[in-house]
Amino acid sequence: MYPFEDVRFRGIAPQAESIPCAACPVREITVCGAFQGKDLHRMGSIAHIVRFDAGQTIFSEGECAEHVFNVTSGTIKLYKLLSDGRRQITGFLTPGDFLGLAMNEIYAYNAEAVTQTSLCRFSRRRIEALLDVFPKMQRRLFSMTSNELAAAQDQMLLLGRKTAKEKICTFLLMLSRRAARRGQRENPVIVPMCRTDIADYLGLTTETVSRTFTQLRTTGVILLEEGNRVRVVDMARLRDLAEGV
Amino acid sequence: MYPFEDVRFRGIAPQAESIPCAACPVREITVCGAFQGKDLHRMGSIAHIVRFDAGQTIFSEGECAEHVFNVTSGTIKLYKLLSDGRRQITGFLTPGDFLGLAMNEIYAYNAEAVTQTSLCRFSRRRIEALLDVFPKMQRRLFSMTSNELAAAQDQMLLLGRKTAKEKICTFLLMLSRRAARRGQRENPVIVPMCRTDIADYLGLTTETVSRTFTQLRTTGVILLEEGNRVRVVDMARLRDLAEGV
DNA sequence: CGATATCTTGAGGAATCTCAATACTAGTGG
DNA sequence: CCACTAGTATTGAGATTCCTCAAGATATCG
Repeated sequence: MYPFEDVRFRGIAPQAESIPCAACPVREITVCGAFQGKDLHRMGSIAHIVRFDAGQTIFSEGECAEHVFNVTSGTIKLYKLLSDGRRQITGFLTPGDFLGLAMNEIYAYNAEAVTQTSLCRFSRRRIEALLDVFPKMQRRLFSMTSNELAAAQDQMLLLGRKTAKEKICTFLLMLSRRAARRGQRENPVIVPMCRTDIADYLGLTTETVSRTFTQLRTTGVILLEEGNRVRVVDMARLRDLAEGV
Repeated sequence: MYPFEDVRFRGIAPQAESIPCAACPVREITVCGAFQGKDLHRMGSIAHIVRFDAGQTIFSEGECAEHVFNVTSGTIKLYKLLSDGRRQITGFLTPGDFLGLAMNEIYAYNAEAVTQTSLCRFSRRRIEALLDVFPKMQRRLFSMTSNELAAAQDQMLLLGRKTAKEKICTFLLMLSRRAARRGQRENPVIVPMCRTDIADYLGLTTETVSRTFTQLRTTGVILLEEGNRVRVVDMARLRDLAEGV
Protein backbone atom coordinates (compact mmCIF):
# COMPACT_ATOMS: atom_id res chain seq x y z
CA MET A 1 0.00 0.00 0.00
CA TYR A 2 1.18 3.44 -0.74
CA PRO A 3 2.17 5.76 2.14
CA PHE A 4 -0.65 7.75 3.70
CA GLU A 5 -1.13 11.42 3.22
CA ASP A 6 -0.50 13.29 6.45
CA VAL A 7 -3.84 14.68 7.51
CA ARG A 8 -2.30 17.85 8.88
CA PHE A 9 -1.56 18.95 5.35
CA ARG A 10 -3.43 19.66 2.15
CA GLY A 11 -5.69 17.28 0.31
CA ILE A 12 -4.20 14.42 -1.63
CA ALA A 13 -3.28 15.29 -5.19
CA PRO A 14 -4.53 12.73 -7.70
CA GLN A 15 -1.15 11.13 -8.32
CA ALA A 16 -0.28 10.87 -4.65
CA GLU A 17 -2.45 7.83 -4.18
CA SER A 18 -1.83 6.09 -7.43
CA ILE A 19 1.96 6.25 -7.75
CA PRO A 20 3.84 3.65 -5.74
CA CYS A 21 7.55 4.17 -4.98
CA ALA A 22 8.33 2.00 -7.98
CA ALA A 23 6.94 4.74 -10.20
CA CYS A 24 8.32 7.66 -8.14
CA PRO A 25 9.63 10.28 -10.55
CA VAL A 26 12.77 10.97 -8.52
CA ARG A 27 13.53 7.54 -7.10
CA GLU A 28 16.54 6.90 -9.29
CA ILE A 29 18.31 10.12 -8.37
CA THR A 30 17.59 10.16 -4.67
CA VAL A 31 18.43 8.00 -1.70
CA CYS A 32 15.65 5.51 -2.52
CA GLY A 33 17.49 4.54 -5.70
CA ALA A 34 19.40 2.10 -3.50
CA PHE A 35 16.31 -0.08 -3.13
CA GLN A 36 14.37 -2.57 -5.18
CA GLY A 37 11.44 -4.94 -4.76
CA LYS A 38 10.68 -5.84 -1.16
CA ASP A 39 13.15 -3.29 0.25
CA LEU A 40 11.55 -0.54 -1.75
CA HIS A 41 8.20 -1.61 -0.41
CA ARG A 42 9.62 -1.40 3.09
CA MET A 43 10.79 2.14 2.46
CA GLY A 44 7.40 3.04 1.09
CA SER A 45 5.65 1.63 4.13
CA ILE A 46 7.34 4.13 6.43
CA ALA A 47 6.96 7.14 4.13
CA HIS A 48 4.29 9.85 4.25
CA ILE A 49 3.58 12.26 1.46
CA VAL A 50 3.25 15.84 2.64
CA ARG A 51 2.50 18.97 0.65
CA PHE A 52 3.20 22.64 1.25
CA ASP A 53 2.08 25.82 -0.42
CA ALA A 54 4.54 28.52 -1.41
CA GLY A 55 5.71 30.36 1.69
CA GLN A 56 4.86 27.63 4.19
CA THR A 57 7.50 26.62 6.70
CA ILE A 58 8.56 22.97 6.60
CA PHE A 59 10.66 23.18 9.75
CA SER A 60 12.57 25.80 11.72
CA GLU A 61 16.04 26.11 13.18
CA GLY A 62 16.22 24.78 16.71
CA GLU A 63 13.31 22.38 16.35
CA CYS A 64 13.76 18.75 17.26
CA ALA A 65 14.68 16.98 14.03
CA GLU A 66 11.94 14.37 13.92
CA HIS A 67 11.77 13.91 10.18
CA VAL A 68 13.81 13.68 7.04
CA PHE A 69 12.39 14.30 3.57
CA ASN A 70 12.79 13.63 -0.10
CA VAL A 71 11.69 16.40 -2.41
CA THR A 72 9.41 15.01 -5.11
CA SER A 73 8.15 18.25 -6.64
CA GLY A 74 8.58 22.00 -6.25
CA THR A 75 11.40 24.15 -4.89
CA ILE A 76 12.44 24.62 -1.27
CA LYS A 77 14.79 27.14 0.30
CA LEU A 78 17.02 26.53 3.31
CA TYR A 79 18.11 29.53 5.32
CA LYS A 80 19.73 30.76 8.50
CA LEU A 81 18.97 34.01 10.34
CA LEU A 82 20.93 36.49 12.42
CA SER A 83 19.24 37.94 15.49
CA ASP A 84 18.46 41.23 13.70
CA GLY A 85 16.75 39.49 10.80
CA ARG A 86 19.55 39.35 8.27
CA ARG A 87 19.06 36.15 6.31
CA GLN A 88 21.33 33.84 4.35
CA ILE A 89 19.75 31.26 2.08
CA THR A 90 22.16 28.32 2.04
CA GLY A 91 20.53 26.42 -0.75
CA PHE A 92 17.54 25.71 -2.97
CA LEU A 93 16.29 22.13 -3.15
CA THR A 94 14.51 20.60 -6.15
CA PRO A 95 13.03 17.15 -6.86
CA GLY A 96 15.42 14.37 -5.91
CA ASP A 97 17.13 16.37 -3.17
CA PHE A 98 17.26 15.12 0.38
CA LEU A 99 16.26 17.33 3.31
CA GLY A 100 17.15 17.05 6.98
CA LEU A 101 20.52 15.68 6.05
CA ALA A 102 22.47 16.89 9.08
CA MET A 103 21.10 14.02 11.12
CA ASN A 104 21.59 15.85 14.41
CA GLU A 105 18.93 15.98 17.05
CA ILE A 106 18.16 19.59 16.17
CA TYR A 107 17.61 21.23 12.79
CA ALA A 108 20.36 23.79 12.26
CA TYR A 109 18.46 25.82 9.67
CA ASN A 110 15.00 26.71 8.41
CA ALA A 111 13.27 25.08 5.45
CA GLU A 112 10.46 26.83 3.58
CA ALA A 113 8.56 26.09 0.38
CA VAL A 114 9.34 28.50 -2.49
CA THR A 115 6.68 27.03 -4.75
CA GLN A 116 3.99 24.47 -4.13
CA THR A 117 5.90 21.44 -3.00
CA SER A 118 5.47 17.79 -2.26
CA LEU A 119 7.80 15.79 -0.08
CA CYS A 120 8.20 12.19 0.94
CA ARG A 121 8.58 12.30 4.71
CA PHE A 122 10.28 9.71 6.96
CA SER A 123 10.84 9.40 10.66
CA ARG A 124 14.46 10.30 11.26
CA ARG A 125 14.74 7.61 13.91
CA ARG A 126 13.49 4.93 11.56
CA ILE A 127 15.75 6.04 8.73
CA GLU A 128 18.75 5.99 11.03
CA ALA A 129 17.88 2.44 12.01
CA LEU A 130 17.69 1.50 8.33
CA LEU A 131 21.16 2.91 7.72
CA ASP A 132 22.70 0.02 9.67
CA VAL A 133 20.63 -2.55 7.77
CA PHE A 134 21.17 -1.06 4.30
CA PRO A 135 24.78 0.03 3.83
CA LYS A 136 23.92 0.88 0.24
CA MET A 137 21.50 3.50 1.45
CA GLN A 138 24.08 4.94 3.80
CA ARG A 139 26.57 5.00 0.97
CA ARG A 140 24.12 6.88 -1.17
CA LEU A 141 23.30 9.36 1.57
CA PHE A 142 26.99 9.88 2.23
CA SER A 143 27.63 10.47 -1.43
CA MET A 144 24.78 13.00 -1.62
CA THR A 145 26.11 14.80 1.45
CA SER A 146 29.58 14.94 -0.05
CA ASN A 147 28.15 16.53 -3.16
CA GLU A 148 26.32 19.07 -1.05
CA LEU A 149 29.52 19.89 0.76
CA ALA A 150 31.29 20.45 -2.55
CA ALA A 151 28.45 22.74 -3.64
CA ALA A 152 28.73 24.59 -0.32
CA GLN A 153 32.42 25.20 -0.99
CA ASP A 154 31.61 26.61 -4.41
CA GLN A 155 29.07 28.88 -2.77
CA MET A 156 31.66 30.10 -0.25
CA LEU A 157 33.90 31.08 -3.15
CA LEU A 158 30.96 32.94 -4.68
CA LEU A 159 29.97 34.71 -1.46
CA GLY A 160 33.48 35.63 -0.40
CA ARG A 161 35.14 36.57 -3.65
CA LYS A 162 32.76 37.16 -6.55
CA THR A 163 31.30 40.50 -7.66
CA ALA A 164 27.56 41.09 -7.96
CA LYS A 165 27.63 40.48 -11.69
CA GLU A 166 29.65 37.28 -11.32
CA LYS A 167 27.25 36.09 -8.62
CA ILE A 168 24.16 36.61 -10.76
CA CYS A 169 25.74 34.93 -13.79
CA THR A 170 26.88 31.97 -11.69
CA PHE A 171 23.38 31.71 -10.27
CA LEU A 172 21.73 31.65 -13.68
CA LEU A 173 24.18 29.02 -14.87
CA MET A 174 23.49 26.90 -11.81
CA LEU A 175 19.74 26.97 -12.49
CA SER A 176 20.32 26.20 -16.15
CA ARG A 177 22.61 23.24 -15.43
CA ARG A 178 20.34 21.87 -12.76
CA ALA A 179 17.40 21.92 -15.16
CA ALA A 180 19.48 20.19 -17.82
CA ARG A 181 20.54 17.49 -15.36
CA ARG A 182 16.87 16.84 -14.66
CA GLY A 183 16.13 16.50 -18.35
CA GLN A 184 14.41 19.87 -18.62
CA ARG A 185 15.17 22.65 -21.07
CA GLU A 186 18.30 24.52 -20.09
CA ASN A 187 17.76 27.70 -21.95
CA PRO A 188 14.84 29.73 -21.01
CA VAL A 189 16.04 29.47 -17.41
CA ILE A 190 13.09 29.17 -15.02
CA VAL A 191 13.64 31.28 -11.93
CA PRO A 192 10.98 30.26 -9.40
CA MET A 193 12.28 32.41 -6.53
CA CYS A 194 11.73 36.14 -5.96
CA ARG A 195 14.42 38.85 -6.00
CA THR A 196 14.63 38.87 -2.22
CA ASP A 197 15.39 35.16 -2.16
CA ILE A 198 18.02 35.53 -4.87
CA ALA A 199 19.57 38.41 -2.92
CA ASP A 200 19.66 36.44 0.31
CA TYR A 201 21.19 33.49 -1.52
CA LEU A 202 23.95 35.56 -3.15
CA GLY A 203 24.72 37.92 -0.28
CA LEU A 204 23.29 40.98 -2.07
CA THR A 205 20.26 43.27 -1.78
CA THR A 206 17.17 43.02 -3.98
CA GLU A 207 18.06 46.34 -5.56
CA THR A 208 21.49 45.12 -6.59
CA VAL A 209 20.01 41.90 -7.98
CA SER A 210 17.50 43.92 -9.97
CA ARG A 211 20.11 46.36 -11.26
CA THR A 212 22.41 43.51 -12.27
CA PHE A 213 19.64 41.75 -14.20
CA THR A 214 18.94 45.04 -15.97
CA GLN A 215 22.61 45.47 -16.79
CA LEU A 216 22.83 41.95 -18.22
CA ARG A 217 19.73 42.68 -20.29
CA THR A 218 20.96 45.99 -21.67
CA THR A 219 24.33 44.46 -22.58
CA GLY A 220 22.59 41.72 -24.55
CA VAL A 221 23.52 38.74 -22.39
CA ILE A 222 19.99 37.81 -21.34
CA LEU A 223 16.35 38.61 -22.03
CA LEU A 224 13.84 38.89 -19.21
CA GLU A 225 10.76 37.02 -20.37
CA GLU A 226 7.43 36.71 -18.63
CA GLY A 227 6.68 33.96 -16.17
CA ASN A 228 9.96 34.27 -14.29
CA ARG A 229 11.93 33.09 -17.29
CA VAL A 230 15.36 34.32 -18.31
CA ARG A 231 16.43 33.68 -21.87
CA VAL A 232 20.19 33.41 -22.19
CA VAL A 233 21.13 35.11 -25.44
CA ASP A 234 24.89 34.63 -25.16
CA MET A 235 25.66 31.52 -23.10
CA ALA A 236 29.41 31.68 -23.70
CA ARG A 237 29.54 35.25 -22.45
CA LEU A 238 27.45 34.31 -19.42
CA ARG A 239 29.95 31.59 -18.58
CA ASP A 240 32.85 34.01 -18.89
CA LEU A 241 31.10 36.62 -16.75
CA ALA A 242 30.41 34.00 -14.08
CA GLU A 243 34.12 33.31 -13.66
CA GLY A 244 35.25 36.91 -13.93
CA VAL A 245 37.06 36.42 -17.24
CA MET B 1 53.99 -2.95 12.53
CA TYR B 2 53.39 0.75 12.28
CA PRO B 3 52.76 2.34 8.88
CA PHE B 4 55.83 3.35 6.96
CA GLU B 5 56.89 6.90 6.43
CA ASP B 6 56.51 7.88 2.81
CA VAL B 7 60.02 8.34 1.47
CA ARG B 8 59.00 11.19 -0.78
CA PHE B 9 58.52 13.37 2.24
CA ARG B 10 60.58 14.56 5.19
CA GLY B 11 62.45 12.33 7.63
CA ILE B 12 60.55 10.39 10.24
CA ALA B 13 59.93 12.32 13.42
CA PRO B 14 60.81 10.35 16.55
CA GLN B 15 57.27 9.61 17.54
CA ALA B 16 56.26 8.50 14.08
CA GLU B 17 57.90 5.13 14.47
CA SER B 18 57.11 4.48 18.08
CA ILE B 19 53.39 5.30 18.29
CA PRO B 20 51.05 2.62 16.98
CA CYS B 21 47.50 3.55 16.04
CA ALA B 22 46.40 2.39 19.47
CA ALA B 23 48.26 5.35 20.94
CA CYS B 24 47.36 7.81 18.16
CA PRO B 25 46.55 11.17 19.75
CA VAL B 26 43.54 11.82 17.53
CA ARG B 27 42.18 8.31 17.06
CA GLU B 28 39.16 8.77 19.29
CA ILE B 29 37.95 11.90 17.54
CA THR B 30 38.58 10.85 13.96
CA VAL B 31 37.31 8.18 11.62
CA CYS B 32 39.65 5.55 13.11
CA GLY B 33 37.77 5.78 16.39
CA ALA B 34 35.40 3.22 14.89
CA PHE B 35 38.09 0.53 15.16
CA GLN B 36 39.63 -1.63 17.83
CA GLY B 37 42.13 -4.49 18.11
CA LYS B 38 42.61 -6.40 14.87
CA ASP B 39 40.57 -3.95 12.81
CA LEU B 40 42.66 -1.06 14.05
CA HIS B 41 45.76 -3.00 13.11
CA ARG B 42 44.32 -3.49 9.63
CA MET B 43 43.73 0.26 9.29
CA GLY B 44 47.28 0.91 10.45
CA SER B 45 48.70 -1.52 7.94
CA ILE B 46 47.39 0.54 5.01
CA ALA B 47 48.32 3.94 6.48
CA HIS B 48 51.40 6.02 5.71
CA ILE B 49 52.56 8.92 7.80
CA VAL B 50 53.45 11.97 5.72
CA ARG B 51 54.76 15.34 6.85
CA PHE B 52 54.66 18.77 5.31
CA ASP B 53 56.37 22.07 6.12
CA ALA B 54 54.41 25.30 6.32
CA GLY B 55 53.49 26.44 2.82
CA GLN B 56 53.82 23.06 1.14
CA THR B 57 51.00 21.87 -1.09
CA ILE B 58 49.34 18.61 -0.06
CA PHE B 59 47.24 18.35 -3.20
CA SER B 60 45.75 20.65 -5.81
CA GLU B 61 42.35 21.14 -7.38
CA GLY B 62 41.87 19.00 -10.47
CA GLU B 63 44.34 16.31 -9.42
CA CYS B 64 43.25 12.70 -9.36
CA ALA B 65 42.13 12.02 -5.79
CA GLU B 66 44.40 9.09 -4.97
CA HIS B 67 44.58 9.60 -1.23
CA VAL B 68 42.60 10.55 1.82
CA PHE B 69 44.19 11.79 5.03
CA ASN B 70 43.76 12.16 8.74
CA VAL B 71 45.38 15.23 10.26
CA THR B 72 47.45 14.23 13.29
CA SER B 73 49.27 17.50 13.95
CA GLY B 74 49.47 21.05 12.59
CA THR B 75 47.00 23.20 10.66
CA ILE B 76 45.97 22.87 7.01
CA LYS B 77 44.04 25.25 4.81
CA LEU B 78 41.66 24.27 2.00
CA TYR B 79 41.03 26.79 -0.73
CA LYS B 80 39.57 27.41 -4.15
CA LEU B 81 40.83 29.88 -6.74
CA LEU B 82 39.27 32.03 -9.44
CA SER B 83 41.10 32.35 -12.74
CA ASP B 84 42.47 35.79 -11.85
CA GLY B 85 43.93 34.59 -8.57
CA ARG B 86 41.20 35.58 -6.16
CA ARG B 87 41.18 32.99 -3.41
CA GLN B 88 38.61 31.66 -0.97
CA ILE B 89 39.79 29.55 1.92
CA THR B 90 36.91 27.16 2.66
CA GLY B 91 38.28 25.79 5.90
CA PHE B 92 41.17 25.22 8.27
CA LEU B 93 41.82 21.64 9.40
CA THR B 94 43.39 20.66 12.74
CA PRO B 95 44.28 17.32 14.36
CA GLY B 96 41.44 14.82 14.09
CA ASP B 97 40.02 16.31 10.90
CA PHE B 98 39.59 14.22 7.78
CA LEU B 99 40.89 15.39 4.41
CA GLY B 100 39.88 14.32 0.93
CA LEU B 101 36.34 13.82 2.10
CA ALA B 102 34.58 14.50 -1.18
CA MET B 103 35.35 11.00 -2.39
CA ASN B 104 35.11 12.00 -6.02
CA GLU B 105 37.68 11.00 -8.55
CA ILE B 106 39.09 14.51 -8.63
CA TYR B 107 40.00 16.87 -5.78
CA ALA B 108 37.72 19.89 -5.98
CA TYR B 109 39.98 22.20 -3.97
CA ASN B 110 43.57 22.79 -2.91
CA ALA B 111 45.07 21.69 0.40
CA GLU B 112 48.18 23.39 1.81
CA ALA B 113 50.01 23.20 5.13
CA VAL B 114 49.68 26.36 7.24
CA THR B 115 52.12 25.12 9.89
CA GLN B 116 54.36 22.07 9.98
CA THR B 117 51.93 19.21 9.65
CA SER B 118 51.73 15.46 9.90
CA LEU B 119 49.04 13.38 8.29
CA CYS B 120 48.02 9.77 8.21
CA ARG B 121 47.58 8.94 4.55
CA PHE B 122 45.42 6.20 3.01
CA SER B 123 44.73 5.02 -0.50
CA ARG B 124 41.29 6.31 -1.38
CA ARG B 125 40.52 3.13 -3.27
CA ARG B 126 41.32 0.97 -0.27
CA ILE B 127 39.36 3.15 2.13
CA GLU B 128 36.35 3.00 -0.14
CA ALA B 129 36.60 -0.78 -0.14
CA LEU B 130 36.71 -0.74 3.66
CA LEU B 131 33.54 1.32 3.81
CA ASP B 132 31.51 -1.65 2.65
CA VAL B 133 33.15 -3.95 5.19
CA PHE B 134 32.96 -1.57 8.15
CA PRO B 135 29.60 0.21 8.26
CA LYS B 136 30.67 1.81 11.53
CA MET B 137 33.45 3.58 9.71
CA GLN B 138 31.12 4.75 7.00
CA ARG B 139 28.73 5.97 9.67
CA ARG B 140 31.49 7.93 11.30
CA LEU B 141 32.67 9.42 8.03
CA PHE B 142 29.10 10.36 7.17
CA SER B 143 28.67 12.00 10.54
CA MET B 144 31.89 13.97 10.13
CA THR B 145 30.82 15.09 6.66
CA SER B 146 27.44 16.20 7.99
CA ASN B 147 29.20 18.28 10.61
CA GLU B 148 31.39 19.84 7.96
CA LEU B 149 28.31 20.68 5.93
CA ALA B 150 26.73 22.37 8.94
CA ALA B 151 29.93 24.35 9.46
CA ALA B 152 29.89 25.31 5.79
CA GLN B 153 26.37 26.67 6.18
CA ASP B 154 27.47 28.77 9.13
CA GLN B 155 30.33 30.06 7.02
CA MET B 156 27.91 31.00 4.23
CA LEU B 157 25.93 33.07 6.72
CA LEU B 158 29.16 34.75 7.77
CA LEU B 159 30.37 35.43 4.22
CA GLY B 160 27.05 36.61 2.89
CA ARG B 161 25.63 38.62 5.75
CA LYS B 162 28.12 39.56 8.45
CA THR B 163 30.15 42.79 8.68
CA ALA B 164 33.94 42.80 8.89
CA LYS B 165 33.86 43.20 12.66
CA GLU B 166 31.34 40.38 13.08
CA LYS B 167 33.43 38.17 10.82
CA ILE B 168 36.62 38.70 12.83
CA CYS B 169 34.85 38.15 16.15
CA THR B 170 33.19 34.97 14.86
CA PHE B 171 36.56 33.78 13.63
CA LEU B 172 38.25 34.33 17.01
CA LEU B 173 35.42 32.54 18.77
CA MET B 174 35.70 29.62 16.39
CA LEU B 175 39.41 29.24 17.09
CA SER B 176 38.79 29.54 20.81
CA ARG B 177 36.04 26.93 20.84
CA ARG B 178 37.98 24.56 18.66
CA ALA B 179 40.95 24.74 21.04
CA ALA B 180 38.68 24.13 24.02
CA ARG B 181 37.13 21.11 22.30
CA ARG B 182 40.63 19.69 21.87
CA GLY B 183 41.38 20.19 25.54
CA GLN B 184 43.62 23.19 24.97
CA ARG B 185 43.37 26.58 26.61
CA GLU B 186 40.60 28.64 25.11
CA ASN B 187 41.68 32.08 26.07
CA PRO B 188 44.86 33.25 24.71
CA VAL B 189 43.58 32.27 21.27
CA ILE B 190 46.37 30.89 19.12
CA VAL B 191 46.12 32.18 15.56
CA PRO B 192 48.52 30.10 13.46
CA MET B 193 47.53 31.61 10.11
CA CYS B 194 48.67 34.92 8.60
CA ARG B 195 46.47 37.96 7.90
CA THR B 196 46.19 37.07 4.23
CA ASP B 197 44.82 33.64 5.11
CA ILE B 198 42.35 35.12 7.57
CA ALA B 199 41.27 37.62 4.92
CA ASP B 200 40.78 34.91 2.29
CA TYR B 201 38.80 32.84 4.79
CA LEU B 202 36.49 35.70 5.76
CA GLY B 203 36.06 37.32 2.37
CA LEU B 204 38.01 40.46 3.32
CA THR B 205 41.37 42.06 2.52
CA THR B 206 44.43 41.88 4.80
CA GLU B 207 44.14 45.60 5.45
CA THR B 208 40.58 45.28 6.67
CA VAL B 209 41.54 42.32 8.88
CA SER B 210 44.38 44.35 10.37
CA ARG B 211 42.25 47.43 10.91
CA THR B 212 39.53 45.38 12.56
CA PHE B 213 42.00 43.75 14.95
CA THR B 214 43.28 47.21 15.84
CA GLN B 215 39.75 48.44 16.42
CA LEU B 216 38.97 45.50 18.71
CA ARG B 217 42.20 46.21 20.59
CA THR B 218 41.56 49.91 21.06
CA THR B 219 38.00 49.26 22.25
CA GLY B 220 39.29 46.87 24.90
CA VAL B 221 37.84 43.64 23.55
CA ILE B 222 41.15 41.89 22.85
CA LEU B 223 44.89 42.22 23.41
CA LEU B 224 47.36 41.35 20.65
CA GLU B 225 50.13 39.35 22.33
CA GLU B 226 53.32 38.05 20.80
CA GLY B 227 53.52 34.64 19.15
CA ASN B 228 50.30 35.03 17.17
CA ARG B 229 48.24 34.99 20.32
CA VAL B 230 45.08 37.00 20.89
CA ARG B 231 44.01 37.49 24.49
CA VAL B 232 40.25 37.95 24.78
CA VAL B 233 39.67 40.56 27.49
CA ASP B 234 35.88 40.66 27.24
CA MET B 235 34.55 37.29 26.04
CA ALA B 236 30.89 38.22 26.49
CA ARG B 237 31.34 41.31 24.37
CA LEU B 238 33.18 39.29 21.73
CA ARG B 239 30.23 36.90 21.56
CA ASP B 240 27.78 39.77 21.17
CA LEU B 241 29.89 41.40 18.48
CA ALA B 242 30.10 38.10 16.59
CA GLU B 243 26.32 37.94 16.28
CA GLY B 244 25.81 41.61 15.57
CA VAL B 245 23.99 42.32 18.84
C1' DC C 1 72.59 42.97 12.11
C1' DG C 2 70.68 43.26 7.72
C1' DA C 3 67.20 41.38 4.49
C1' DT C 4 62.73 39.90 3.65
C1' DA C 5 58.27 39.06 4.68
C1' DT C 6 54.40 40.40 7.29
C1' DC C 7 51.64 43.69 9.52
C1' DT C 8 49.81 48.29 10.32
C1' DT C 9 48.26 52.77 9.04
C1' DG C 10 46.66 56.42 5.85
C1' DA C 11 44.12 58.58 1.97
C1' DG C 12 41.18 58.21 -1.66
C1' DG C 13 37.98 55.51 -4.55
C1' DA C 14 34.60 52.03 -5.94
C1' DA C 15 31.10 48.68 -5.25
C1' DT C 16 27.30 47.92 -2.90
C1' DC C 17 23.80 49.37 0.43
C1' DT C 18 20.07 52.37 2.15
C1' DC C 19 16.22 55.02 1.59
C1' DA C 20 12.65 56.59 -1.39
C1' DA C 21 9.77 56.85 -5.33
C1' DT C 22 7.79 54.76 -9.28
C1' DA C 23 6.42 50.84 -12.30
C1' DC C 24 4.83 46.49 -12.93
C1' DT C 25 2.22 42.09 -12.01
C1' DA C 26 -1.17 39.01 -10.36
C1' DG C 27 -5.04 38.22 -8.05
C1' DT C 28 -9.91 40.02 -6.55
C1' DG C 29 -14.19 41.80 -6.85
C1' DG C 30 -17.33 44.73 -9.22
C1' DC D 1 -13.81 42.68 -18.84
C1' DC D 2 -11.86 46.19 -16.21
C1' DA D 3 -10.52 48.74 -12.04
C1' DC D 4 -8.46 48.09 -7.61
C1' DT D 5 -5.17 46.36 -4.37
C1' DA D 6 -1.18 44.25 -2.50
C1' DG D 7 2.85 42.47 -3.40
C1' DT D 8 7.00 42.55 -6.18
C1' DA D 9 10.35 44.66 -9.18
C1' DT D 10 12.80 48.59 -11.00
C1' DT D 11 15.10 52.93 -10.91
C1' DG D 12 17.33 56.96 -8.73
C1' DA D 13 20.27 59.59 -5.40
C1' DG D 14 23.10 59.70 -1.68
C1' DA D 15 25.63 57.21 2.12
C1' DT D 16 28.72 53.74 3.78
C1' DT D 17 31.52 49.94 4.09
C1' DC D 18 35.19 47.96 2.40
C1' DC D 19 38.81 47.95 -1.17
C1' DT D 20 42.96 49.77 -3.55
C1' DC D 21 47.21 51.78 -3.59
C1' DA D 22 51.07 53.41 -1.04
C1' DA D 23 54.13 54.09 2.76
C1' DG D 24 55.94 53.06 7.13
C1' DA D 25 56.51 49.79 11.20
C1' DT D 26 57.41 45.43 13.06
C1' DA D 27 58.80 40.72 13.17
C1' DT D 28 61.50 36.79 11.56
C1' DC D 29 65.47 34.41 10.12
C1' DG D 30 69.82 33.50 8.52
